[in-house]
Amino acid sequence: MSYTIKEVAEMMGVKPSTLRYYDGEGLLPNIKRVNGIRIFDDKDFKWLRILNCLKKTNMPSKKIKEYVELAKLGDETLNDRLSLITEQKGKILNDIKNYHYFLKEIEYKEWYLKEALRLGDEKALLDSLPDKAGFELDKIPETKTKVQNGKY
Amino acid sequence: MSYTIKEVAEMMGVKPSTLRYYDGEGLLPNIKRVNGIRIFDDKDFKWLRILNCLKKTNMPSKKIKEYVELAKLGDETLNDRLSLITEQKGKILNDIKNYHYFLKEIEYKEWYLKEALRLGDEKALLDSLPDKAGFELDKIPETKTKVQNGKY
DNA sequence: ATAAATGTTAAAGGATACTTTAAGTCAACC
DNA sequence: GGTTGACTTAAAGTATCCTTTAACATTTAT
Repeated sequence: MSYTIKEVAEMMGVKPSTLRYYDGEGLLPNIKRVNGIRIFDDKDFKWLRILNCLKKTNMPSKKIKEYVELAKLGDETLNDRLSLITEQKGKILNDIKNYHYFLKEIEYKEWYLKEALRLGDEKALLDSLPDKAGFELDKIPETKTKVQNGKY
Repeated sequence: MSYTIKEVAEMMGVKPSTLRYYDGEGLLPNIKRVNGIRIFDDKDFKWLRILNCLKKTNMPSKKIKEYVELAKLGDETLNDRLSLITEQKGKILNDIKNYHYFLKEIEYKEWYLKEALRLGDEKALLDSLPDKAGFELDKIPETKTKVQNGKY
């Protein structure tokens, strides 16, 4: 099967203009054209899947392009491509870890606000809490990345 | 205890200029000043923790400012503040879910590249694989957010 | 007490990732 | 065969989030 840019965009949850932008950035190698119009086929989808995944986990366009260029060079670059993917996997794992930490913090805040509501005012809650409810800034973990979602 | 902007920036893993920027955006309410110089104390840290958390999970500055403005109004806004936090928790949960999905995809790609390396070339691998190794674009989940890490 | 380090603001600059606009082409329908 | 709708490009515009610069004040160290 083959698809228009609009159909593909819908499937990926992005705008057609986004796909054109990706193409312009060199992130969509070897898209067939008929009369200048892009035609996506099943083989393109394999790459769109992984592209989407890299995009949504915030691999910069620049790095994705690196990957694309390597892939174009063929089997000699399998190792380098693997490195890029493994690195990205590490970032994802790290992001997930961080997210769990952030989630806990937010859940504490949520609990805190609910308690304040139950007691009627925040001051009452503060008075009822031990001096430090287990949260100190210097226990804060380490991160480095960004994460991006949207449709995927 | 009290701290300079530089010390706080280091603790949070951001630059002093970032904190000044946050301040300018109205994200740092009620910071004490001595001769114009910002002095952060333990009470500020409570907010910096949650601010950091909201920032790193990509709550837009605009929305964080909303929260700040609500907090300034006192106990009458506890409910609205709770809504904002609960909404953010939902986004974090969603992001985590998405990340697990992305992780699987990337791990498949990693396996794929390793296999291709083992076999010597990609074509050999493709020939050895069933037609569709369980990955179809139309199974792709749903997202809407961004995630941000860094130090937290 | 003077030099170096650190602080301040306002404004401009940079990075990244799209999105929109304008002008135009092409296939399809009435 | 003309209008509609989807496609095209190039270029400018938008959004978001800082970062850098310049010019100046204050604090700290020698």
